Order: sequence, then C-alpha cells, then structure tokens
Amino acid sequence: MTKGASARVVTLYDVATRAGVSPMTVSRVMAGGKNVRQEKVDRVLAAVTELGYRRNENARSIRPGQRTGLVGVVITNVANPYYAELQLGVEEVLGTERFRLLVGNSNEDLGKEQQLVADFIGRKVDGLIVVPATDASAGHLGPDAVGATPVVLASRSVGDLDLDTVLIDDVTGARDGTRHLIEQGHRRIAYLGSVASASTNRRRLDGYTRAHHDAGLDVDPALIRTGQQRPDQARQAMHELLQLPSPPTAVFSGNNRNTVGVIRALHEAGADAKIPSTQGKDAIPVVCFDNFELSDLMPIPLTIIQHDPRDLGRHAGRLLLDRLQGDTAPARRLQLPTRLLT
Amino acid sequence: MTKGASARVVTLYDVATRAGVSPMTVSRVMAGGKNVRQEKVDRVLAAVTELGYRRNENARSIRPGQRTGLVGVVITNVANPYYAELQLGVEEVLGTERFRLLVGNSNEDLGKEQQLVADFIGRKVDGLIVVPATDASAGHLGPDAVGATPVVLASRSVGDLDLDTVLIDDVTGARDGTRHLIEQGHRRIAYLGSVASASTNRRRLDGYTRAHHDAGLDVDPALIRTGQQRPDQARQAMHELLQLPSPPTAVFSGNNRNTVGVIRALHEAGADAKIPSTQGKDAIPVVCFDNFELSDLMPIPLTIIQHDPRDLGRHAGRLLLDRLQGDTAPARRLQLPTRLLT
DNA sequence: CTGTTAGCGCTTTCAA
DNA sequence: TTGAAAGCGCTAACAG
Repeated sequence: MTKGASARVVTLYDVATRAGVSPMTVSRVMAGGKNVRQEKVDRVLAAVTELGYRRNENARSIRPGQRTGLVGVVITNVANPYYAELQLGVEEVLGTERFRLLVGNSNEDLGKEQQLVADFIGRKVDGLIVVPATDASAGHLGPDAVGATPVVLASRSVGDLDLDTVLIDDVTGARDGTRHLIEQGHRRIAYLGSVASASTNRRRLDGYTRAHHDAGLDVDPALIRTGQQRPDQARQAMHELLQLPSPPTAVFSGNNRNTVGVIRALHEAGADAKIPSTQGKDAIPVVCFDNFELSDLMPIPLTIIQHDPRDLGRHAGRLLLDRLQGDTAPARRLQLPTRLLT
Repeated sequence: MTKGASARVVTLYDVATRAGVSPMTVSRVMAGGKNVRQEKVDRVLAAVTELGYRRNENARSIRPGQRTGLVGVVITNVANPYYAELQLGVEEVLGTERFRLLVGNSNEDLGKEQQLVADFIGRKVDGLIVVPATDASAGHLGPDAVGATPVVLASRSVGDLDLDTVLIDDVTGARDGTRHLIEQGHRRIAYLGSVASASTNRRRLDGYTRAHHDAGLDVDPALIRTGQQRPDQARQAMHELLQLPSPPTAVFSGNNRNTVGVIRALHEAGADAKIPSTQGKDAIPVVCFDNFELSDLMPIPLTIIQHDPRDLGRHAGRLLLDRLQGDTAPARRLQLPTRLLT
C-alpha cells in the first residue's frame, strides 16, 4: 500500500530506485513505454502503483519544446448560460486531446481580462481562448504580449487584431429578426443591447439598422438603449421606453440578459394594464437574441434568434488545436449561423 | 519596444544581463523587491518591461515549498446554472488571493472525475474543490491519492471520507417543501430526483420521507422516480407518473433539471386536458429544489426551495483557503440554509 | 534497449 | 545588500 499523506512527494528517482532501473527508463515508461523491454515496463509500472507516483507536469513542462497541456479560457461570466455552454464546448474538444482548462471570468472588465491573460501566459498555457470584454486597446492580446502563444477570439472580435475568431453571424441574425417585426407592420421597434463597445452589440445593432434601411425606414435613436448588462438594468430601460410619448410597438432584445429584463418589464406593464396587452393581437412582440431554457413557456410572445454557443466553443477549441498542430495559415474567421425560432 | 513573437522566450537571465545585475537580484525584485537597493529595483523593472519578461510560474513552482497558485475545481456540469454559480463563487474568493482555477466537468461520471483529480494532482494544484459524482468508492479523493493536498467537497458529501464539506441543508429544505404540500391536503406527492447515488438526492429524498412520517403518512414507492439527469428524462418520468391508476396530486422536484421536465410534462398534459388543469385550484402544485431565472413567470404554480449556490462556492473557497493557511483542525462540515419561496 | 550527462527557469542556501 | 553555487523533477541528446 501507499504511504498516504506522508513526508515527501514521490519522484521519478524514487520509482527508479524501487524498480531497480535508471530514472531515464522510468521517464520513458511514463511517456508511453516505447523502446523499453516489457519486463522493465512492468517493473516500473508496479513501482509506480506501489509508491503512488504521479509525474510532476510542471517540472516536465519547463523543458524547452514541452507543452504544459494547459489552455487559458477567459470568458466574461459563466453565470450567463451562454458562456457556460461556450466553456463546455471548449472543454469537449480540448479535453479529448488531454488539454486542461484554466478558466477565468473577466466580468466585462478589461483590467481583469488583462490580468488573467498575463497570468495565463506566465503559466505557459499552450493557447488562449478569449471572449474580449471590449473592442479597443487590446494590446494584451497582441504578439508583443502573448509571444508565440496562439490566441482564438470567441463570440466577439477585436478591431485591430488579426486573430483566429469564431463569431455568431450577428448581423444576419439581427437583420432577420428585425425584418420579421417590420414585416408584421411594426415601425417603432425598440433596441436593447449590452455594452456599446462589445463587438456583438455593435454587430447586432448594425443588423437592426440594416433591416430598417432594407425596408426604407429610418431608425429612431430614442428607441435605442445600450449598456444594460444586468436584467434589472434592462427592465428599467424597457419601462422607460414604455413611458415615451410615442412608445415602441415591438422590441428587439440584443442578448439573454436584456431579454430577461424586457420580459419582466412587459409582464409588469401588462399586469398594470399600462400597455394594451401582453397577449393577443395587441401584444408587443419581442424578438430576442440567444435562446434560453423554457423560453417557449414565457407569458410574452417571443421570437428567438437561436444559435449554438456550445458549438461556438467547439469551433474555438478546434481552431486552437489546429494552431497547436502547427497550422500557420493566415487567421481564420468563422461565422456561425442563426435561426429564427417563431 | 519588445520583440514580439520572436525567437526564444525571455528568461530571468536575459533580464539580469540587460539590467546589469545578477539573476538572483532579478528574482528578488520579482518576488517583491525586499532587501534590494531602490536603484537596482528600478533598473530591473525597466529591463522587465523593455524585454516583456514574465516569470515562468511552472519553473518557480517546482522548487520545494513553493505553491503553484492553482486550485482544481471538479464540477459535474457548468451548463447547469447551479454549478456555474458555484464556480463563480469559488473564483470570487480564491481569485482575490491570486489563485487560478483549473476547471473540469465530470458529467456525473466517476471515471472522468478520477481522471481530472489525478491530472490536477499531477499539476500540483495547491488544493481541490470537488462536487463528487457519486457517494461510493472515492479512493481517488483519499489521502493515498491526493497526498497532502487539501480537498473540499461541495454540494455533495462522500460517505466514508472525512473531508471539509459544504452542503445545502437538503434534508430540512426537502422536508419543509414536502410539508408545505401535505399541509395543503396532498397525500399522493410524486418525487423526482437525480442519480440515486448522489448524496444530494438521498438527502432530499430523506427530507421528503421524513415530512411524510412527521404527518403520520406512508410514502408510496410508485411515486418515487430517481435517476433523471436531463430534463427530457424527467419529462418522460412525469408523464408516466400521470398515467398511474392513482396519479399524484402534487409534485416534489429534487433539482432544477427535473423541474424543467416536470414543468414541460405538466404543461403538455394541461394543454391536452389530460389532467384537471395546470391553473386554478385544481392545479397540480409543484415544489422544486433550486431557484432559476424567471421561475416566477412559469405557467405552472411553483413553490421554490431556494438557496444560494454562489455562496456555497464562496464557502468552499474559504474552507480551502483556511487549509492553505495551515489550518489543521478536524474536518468541518457546513450546511447552508434554504428558504421556501411561495 | 538502456544509462549518463547536462540543463530547462527558477530560488534556497550560504558566503561575501 | 548582493552574488555564486546547487538543485527542484524532469527529459533531449548522446553514448554504449
């Protein structure tokens, strides 16, 4: 039996002594046992279990040319199911290749993101997958900062950086969703979105605007509210929109956080009979980006711009794997499709 | 300016050469600059920025007595908001102390969990926070396997292991919730839970049973369905329960995954008019463990056994921090309160 | 197939 | 306050 929580941690040398071979033989066995006589392999493996030996991955990885098997994942907030799914997708692809995930939440804070990236680089991650908090001043993701470590951007892009990127096709999604409302005859469609500097928000707002232009309509800036990061902020914003002299007759919600707030506000207003109704043909229809669990049972009519965040994570993982396998092609830019769910 | 994605990675020695000091002085500066003349500190710091030097944390941590600053977090599934919140709580507490999280999802699979733990140990994490997939055969968490690495169990306990543990007060929560239904006159209350071997499920089933006994009632085994891990399985189970010759008049759902399925099944049955109604005084009331976003807007009357998974994560993080600061007191066992949300 | 030597990047002595 | 030497646990490169 093993010694348990005893004195010193077992090293390669302990195993070598126990098995009566050289440290190098143990090293070879641990690396896969190629070019070692079977008898010795067995002896070493026996010693390994007896002593409870575990190779020190950190010591191994300081040798030049050796990988850490670590990938840094910087997301904004796992509590948002969108990013939780993304994380899961990344793990699904990278875990199969025996990579482990170092995960950090930036909370949409550029400073925190920079810290995380710097720290991950110091830990010699083999690659990084980042959902950038903001669009600008992303020096911390440039080659000066990360060296040769491959970086994949997920969900959002960064303006001046030529990096592998996986995005949702935000523009098309938002355009389709908005057109859907316009086709129903709506002319005053509110837009609620997250931080103005996030590329997702900009792209979705772009799609919203284009759909208007496509139909020969103008956008009323009074109906556009961005910067809501939490549902309560969106709820507040939606209430304010309803107070306008000429309130919106339909709503476009730019992400799942805003959607929650919008639903609450409309539901409350409906209960107070402040607006025509939340049901029936007078209801204010809502089109929202991101699907969510039980969305179909909401008391408000929702049209969802659906997409697959887990798949986005998988794609990001795969792009990174390609780089780790030596792919030096120019940066690739993927756009994942959306689907309108009525 | 720095050289960017150039040849070799900058080391301590490069900085030393550039600053005209010994490597040791650089090391001291990087460690906080105590006992180094200010002038040299400045020279070193200048060289550091010029060269873009980052200390190699892995190399540093192989020296005996040095920490890696890494904590392994093994959860079952981040896509479940319960565990996403837990992860966030852990990061909140540990991140402040400059620890980083190595996160892995076991997907309720003991083998995967063992792999992750073994791997994390090999990476010399300073501690582990684990949501154990199952209750039994947890040798991989015992001292023989993890050595002196402190382990904190979160959300679920493991029978024979005397480890720091943070749990929800499942028994009381389930008991209160079930009593609530009994007090409304219900005598046939269905129970839907996750894997039978998970301690949470066992404790919640225990609370359910106790509430019955408290009221002098017997539990009908035909109304108890465990093993549903996904909403569709729970939905199926709920539909089957409704087909019973003597179907339940109320439902206890043991976690948020089952709740989703229960809601769907009841909603469908209500729409088909297979059951009296989903609304009004004939409705089948549902009590469910775990709150979720927009639960109050569901088309089914829900009573929620609420608790705070993020706080659970925080507590787990704090217990671990205590151990990392040398606390050798006997294992502590925390139980976090629940609140019935009607 | 196996072992020896050297050294990865860093920090703990210990001496100056 | 500073530096030189030694070595953490591991593996590439080279013998044998």
